[in-house]
Amino acid sequence: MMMVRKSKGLGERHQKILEFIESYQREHKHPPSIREIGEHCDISSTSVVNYYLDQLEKAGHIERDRKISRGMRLTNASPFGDMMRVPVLGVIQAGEPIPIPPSDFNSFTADDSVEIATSLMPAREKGRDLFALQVQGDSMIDAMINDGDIVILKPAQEARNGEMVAVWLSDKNETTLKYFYKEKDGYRLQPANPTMKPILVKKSEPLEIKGKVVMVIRKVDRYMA
Amino acid sequence: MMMVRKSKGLGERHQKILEFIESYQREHKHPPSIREIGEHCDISSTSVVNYYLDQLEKAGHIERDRKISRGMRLTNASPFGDMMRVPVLGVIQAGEPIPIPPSDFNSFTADDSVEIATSLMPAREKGRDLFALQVQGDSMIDAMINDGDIVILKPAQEARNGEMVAVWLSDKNETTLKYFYKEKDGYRLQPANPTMKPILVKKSEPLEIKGKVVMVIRKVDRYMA
DNA sequence: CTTGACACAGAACAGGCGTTCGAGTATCAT
DNA sequence: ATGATACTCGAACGCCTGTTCTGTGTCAAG
Repeated sequence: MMMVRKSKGLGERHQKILEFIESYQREHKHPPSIREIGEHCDISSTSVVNYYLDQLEKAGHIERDRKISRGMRLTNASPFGDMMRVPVLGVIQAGEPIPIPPSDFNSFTADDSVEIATSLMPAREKGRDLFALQVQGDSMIDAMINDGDIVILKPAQEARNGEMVAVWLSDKNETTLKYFYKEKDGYRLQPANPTMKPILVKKSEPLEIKGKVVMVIRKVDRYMA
Repeated sequence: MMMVRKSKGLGERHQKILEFIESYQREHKHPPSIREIGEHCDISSTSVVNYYLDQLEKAGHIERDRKISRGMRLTNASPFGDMMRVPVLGVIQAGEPIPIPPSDFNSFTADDSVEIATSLMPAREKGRDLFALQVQGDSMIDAMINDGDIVILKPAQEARNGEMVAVWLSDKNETTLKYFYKEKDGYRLQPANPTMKPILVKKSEPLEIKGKVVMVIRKVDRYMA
C-alpha cells in the first residue's frame, strides 16, 4: 500500500523556507544562512533546515554550494535571471536595398547579437526565435523609429492591419520596415513618414512577410543634431 | 599642500579586484571571499584586500555587508549575469512632477525595475546610477518617444548641446523630453519633430535638468493604427 | 508488537571568513 | 633629516556557518 503522509510534493515547511529565502534575498541582497532560516521558520535545529534544504535541492527548487556560507539560490525563473540572446542578422534600410539573410536564420553565423532581459519581453514572445535588425535611414522616423535603432522581430508570415512588419519584396530585391495593410487588390505598405508614399503591392507580386516588430531599442550615446 | 600621488580615481589594483568580483560572480553565482580575491589578485594579506574593498565601497563601486561572508556586491549589477537592474522611479508626463530626485538611491523602494543587458549599454554608462521612467501620454511624441516607452536616464544637472534631456520647468509645472541647446540668452529645448516649435527658456526662468537620456526601449505588443 | 522510514532536536566539531593589530617599506613634502 | 601618507604583510582572534552524530517521537506496514 502506498501511503502518503503529507509528502504532497512540497510540504508547508518547504514552502515557508522557499518564501523566506526569496524575501530575505530581496531584502539583504544575499541569501540567508541555515540558522537564519531556522529562526524565521521556527526550526530549532540547523540540521533540520539542512534536511529540508537537501530536499529542496533534489526537487530542483534551489541550488546549493555546500561548504560555502549562504551558498544557496533559487533556481526559479524569478524576476532575476535570464536573458535572451537575439542575433542581429544585419542592417535594414527602411528605404532602399537590403543585405538581410531572409531565408534560414538558423545558421547562427550572426556577426553580432543583443541580449534582452526576458523580463522586458512581452510574455507571449518569450522563447521565440526572435531576431534583430539595425535600422539604417530615416524613413521610419515618424513611426518613432530612428536611424541606428535596433528592432527586435518575431518571425511571421502573416500580419494584421496596422502591425509593423519587415517585408521582403523579392522582385525588387528589397526589404523594408513598414506598417502593413491588406487591401482589396493587394497590400499597402505604409511608411509612417507622411512625406513618403506608400508602396502598393498587387496580389500577383511577391510579398513575403519576414517578421513583426515586437520591440525597439535605441541607444542614445551620440549626438542628434 | 594637497598632493595626489597616483590616486587617479581607481588604481590598477582597484580595477583588477572589481573585474575579479564580476567574473567570479558570473561563474559561481555568488561573490568571492576576501581570501579568494587576494589569491587571484596577487595580494598576500587579507587585510590589504579589506583595505581596497573599503576604498571601493567609499567610491561607491561596491556595497558591503560587513561581518557576512562574501557580503559584497557590485552596485547596479544584478546578482546574476550581465544585467543591470535599473529602478523605474515612476512615470513621466507633461504637467506632473516626476519623482526623480535620486538622492537616497539606496532606498530601493522602487516599485518596479527593468533589467538591461550591460552589453547594450554604452560603455561609459556602466556602473552608473541610472534610473528609468515610463512615458505616459503622447507629450513626448515629438522626440520620437511614444506612450509606454521606457527611457533610461543618467542623472545629470547639466547637458551639452544636442543631448536629449529630461527637463523640469517648475513655473509651467511641466516635464518634457527635449534636445538641449544652450544659447546666448537662455536655452532652447528642441523637439525632434521639425514641424514643432522649440521651447525657448530665458536664463531668468527656472529650468532644471533631471537627466540625460541614454536609452529608449519600446515594447511593441500592441497595435499602432 | 516490532520494524523502519520519516520528521525533528540538540550538541559538538572543524573550517571559513571578516576583523584587528602591530610592524615594515616607499615616496614625497617640509 | 623628519614626518606624513599610502601601501603592504603576517598573524592572531573570534564569530559565523555548514556538517555530522546521537537521540527522540510518530506512524504505518508487516
